[in-house]
Amino acid sequence: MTRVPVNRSSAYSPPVTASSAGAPAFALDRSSPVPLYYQLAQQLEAAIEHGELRPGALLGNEIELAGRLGLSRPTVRQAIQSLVDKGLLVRRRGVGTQVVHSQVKRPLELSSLYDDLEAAGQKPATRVVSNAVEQASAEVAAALGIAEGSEVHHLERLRLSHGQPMAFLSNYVAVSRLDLDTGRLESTGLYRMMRSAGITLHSARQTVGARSATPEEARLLDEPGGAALLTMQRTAYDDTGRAVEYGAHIYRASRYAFDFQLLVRA
Amino acid sequence: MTRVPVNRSSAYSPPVTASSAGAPAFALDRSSPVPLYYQLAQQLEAAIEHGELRPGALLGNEIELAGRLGLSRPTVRQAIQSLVDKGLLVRRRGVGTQVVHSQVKRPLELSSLYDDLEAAGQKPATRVVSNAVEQASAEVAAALGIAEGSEVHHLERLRLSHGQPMAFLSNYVAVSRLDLDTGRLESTGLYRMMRSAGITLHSARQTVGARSATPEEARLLDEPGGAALLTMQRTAYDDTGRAVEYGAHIYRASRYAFDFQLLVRA
DNA sequence: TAGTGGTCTAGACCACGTT
DNA sequence: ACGTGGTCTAGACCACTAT
Repeated sequence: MTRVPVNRSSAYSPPVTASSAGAPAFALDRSSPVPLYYQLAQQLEAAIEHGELRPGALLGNEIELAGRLGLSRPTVRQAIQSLVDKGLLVRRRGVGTQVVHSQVKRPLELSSLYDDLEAAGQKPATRVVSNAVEQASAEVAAALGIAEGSEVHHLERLRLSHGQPMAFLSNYVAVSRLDLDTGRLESTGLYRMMRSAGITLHSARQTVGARSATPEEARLLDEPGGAALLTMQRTAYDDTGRAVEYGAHIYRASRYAFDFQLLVRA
Repeated sequence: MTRVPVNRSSAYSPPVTASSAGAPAFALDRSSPVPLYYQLAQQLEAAIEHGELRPGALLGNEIELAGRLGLSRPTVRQAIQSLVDKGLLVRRRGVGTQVVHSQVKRPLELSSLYDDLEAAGQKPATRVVSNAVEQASAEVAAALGIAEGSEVHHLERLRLSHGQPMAFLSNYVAVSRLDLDTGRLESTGLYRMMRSAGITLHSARQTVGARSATPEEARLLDEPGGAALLTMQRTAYDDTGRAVEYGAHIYRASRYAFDFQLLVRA
């Protein structure tokens, strides 16, 4: 699931408000470009978030809900399904659809993907150590699916938090995919530059490991010699499946951990 | 997306085979209990897997596909959507639906969730170190959402691979949720016991970090003193959002890494 | 302008869980 | 037996992209 809004444009009746038996009211605007199923999903999510729909609460069956809202059942189902996919609702045959029993809340934060890319500019919390065009090493070329020796941007940054170093980030982007002007990079951020170049991130593959710090790394991150470091290699792909960015990062394990959520499939 | 099959049961026409212009053929069986959209999704996935549908290949528009297969468009869309969600296909308005440009392949493997639980029995690769009922510590109680001091099963296992220790796994399950008989546990596995107790895993929250090994841990895992270890804490939830299992594990960083895929939402 | 996916409707029958 | 979600149909109109 998870698609974007954008569409619709009619001019029928004014906003419809529906309510029943203490259940929250939903206001759907058919003149809005936001899809009806998306409007409903957002309002359901807000109701859950604000505690109007408590964990375990039943939503009422889909047919009745559809009738109350003046929507068709498939549209209501689409809204519900998107929240089921987010882990906020559960469907049970013969029982109904209910709000998940608290817990789990905040879905995965994409760990540090956006974070790393968004901050590629000169944010106070990030110091750009170097930004140059190099020839791709075998490792980088393989990760980006390009020929060894191709030109790539190599961006090295030190991530700070509260004045303390947190991580050392090393990113690679093929020049052929995006020409990174240093000036714009520092003011705009890598992620925004990708977007405006028509590249939409779609997925990323990450490997998280650990190892002991080399003396140089220990010095850079202000850790004692041989301290445990978290390592992360990530390749990000656009929506056609082509590699966009590769990063090989190290984090101070004493101050950093990856936190994420898995949804069980099927 | 991602639901389970199971349903349907009619007895109309025999299997339908459709094909056109070199595109792969799909055989749909309306008498099968497997949903039509699911049959189609599986066959599309197989065609991609086997290279019959190459990266970048267009699927043909949905209306025509539906007509060719004798399905309605929503059904075809449902099949396609499930593969889009898996990251195998991309839709573009005005263009069509195409196979993702290679890469990315194997979606997330749920890292070691199933792996850890499945192997909870006496698999040759796993040695049960201890299995006892204890009173929940504050950490465990908080993770499982139960009262401190409640009875929990505590299972400790050493994970081996090729005769070498790989990880030390420490799991907790509330007695009130599942009464673990040691004998059955070793022969059946934790995951299967949960399933037969009506518990279906739904999601899990994980934190991955690193630290240096204590002398005892180093000895246990056959690592040099102070070696870097990967740590992982995981809480697994059932489909009502209640915590089912909590684990605090350590892995030899020299031999183990977490590999997973992120899908960008929206 | 033509073609494609995105959204929506108003029904239908079936399978599963609860009662 | 009944109620709920699961699946499916046969259309419709709209929005975006490319030519």
